[in-house]
Amino acid sequence: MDGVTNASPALPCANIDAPAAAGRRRIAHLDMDAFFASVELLRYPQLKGLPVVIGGGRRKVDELLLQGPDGNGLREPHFIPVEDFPLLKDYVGRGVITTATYPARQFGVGSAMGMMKAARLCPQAIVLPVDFDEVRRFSRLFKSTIMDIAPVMQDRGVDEVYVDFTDVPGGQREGGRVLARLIQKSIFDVTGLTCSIGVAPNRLLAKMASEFNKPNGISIVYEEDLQSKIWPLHVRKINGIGPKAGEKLARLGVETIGQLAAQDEQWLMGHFGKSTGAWMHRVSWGRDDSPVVTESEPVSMSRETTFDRDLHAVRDRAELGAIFTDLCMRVAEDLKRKGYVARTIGIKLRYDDFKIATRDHTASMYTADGATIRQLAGQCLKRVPLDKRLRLLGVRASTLARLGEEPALAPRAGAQADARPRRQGVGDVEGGSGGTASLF
DNA sequence: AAGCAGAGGTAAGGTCTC
DNA sequence: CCAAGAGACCTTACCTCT
Repeated sequence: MDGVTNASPALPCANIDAPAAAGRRRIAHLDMDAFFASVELLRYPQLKGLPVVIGGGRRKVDELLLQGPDGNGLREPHFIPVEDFPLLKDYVGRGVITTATYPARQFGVGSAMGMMKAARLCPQAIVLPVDFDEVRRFSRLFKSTIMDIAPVMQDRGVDEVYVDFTDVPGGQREGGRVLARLIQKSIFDVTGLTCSIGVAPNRLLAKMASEFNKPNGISIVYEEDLQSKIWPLHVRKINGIGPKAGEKLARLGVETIGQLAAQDEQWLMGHFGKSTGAWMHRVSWGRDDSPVVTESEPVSMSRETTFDRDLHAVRDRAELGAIFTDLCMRVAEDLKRKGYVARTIGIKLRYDDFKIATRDHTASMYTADGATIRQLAGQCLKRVPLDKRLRLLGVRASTLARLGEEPALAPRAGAQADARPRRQGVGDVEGGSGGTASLF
């Protein structure tokens, strides 16, 4: 999370101790309960029990909700009646729900659902924009509360962390329950928010355990609970098995983690590849020795935006060009603000049919300069077909280095990199888009 | 001249997570 | 007709160097 840095530097012993601690390793996964919604409810207690939909993050939603239809500038929640949907559509356009309160969920509204669909399902819902500053404030608050008690903590997004209980005083008592209770209470005292905690021999099981007793629950899992508590679960409960792998497993007749564990490792490797297959086999047996990592370096930084309407490279080139430049500048700002430079600049396009194309280019020098990024990204744009209309444009910086700590670039002979036309153009528009691309 | 093997880099697409 | 944004990581393919 932004601005949340672990107080203690990485403990190199985390790894080294692992064998010695093998038998008593206790890892916790902590998940804030309905975090975004709960943060809003702290501000608007009168919304408790009402269907509330939180989302968007899109500028226009914020405008509407911050100013209100009367433009009074007050940030008050609104009731948006069904007859105002056209108005809503103008504003929420293509936004999605970040989260919804339980009363709203009863109408079938859920995370990542389109705003308009949510409005149709639950017209009486109250819509709130995500207040990211407030969410971040609470994120920092609960994380620092944890670290005051148990310093080995790994960030897993705004509302989730892993904590290594192994060497924390009291971390072993009742399998971790005592420490979990202490953390839970401390977080509630400081923030007024509840969370759910799972404690297990490793991160994999802790993550699943934290879901067992929601909200405001604690769940303790031991190695010997594998058969009774883990194997009956659906494979989708495994962190890392998403919709695609879940579907494929279902087609192969594998629904539960127990069924997955019953499969032959070679057979899994045959269907999912060597590494994924082996991983699936491993996790289905509850095995995971990955350490709780207290600090990590970013791998990439990106900015992307979905347009209010699909844009065409030719017809809307001015608008597109402005957005493109803005994205590049924002990536540059992000790099500078965080003190990084990048060597690889890439773009991402989503066409009106939702197909995605990416291109990137690794330069010979590191940069955090907006104009340079814009120039490199512009080169990438020339290598992508621009005949279809676009709904999203993104700019990404990777191969990062801390400013001033750039690795010396081995001046390898024949350092290719430069504009060598690469195989396959997937219909690379040659002359046709030539004029178009050059406009960027 | 051609071929193989392994390592490491680069590129493109895809999956998953919150 | 509807489907955000940011980031990590994986797979595959291809390239170069040794």
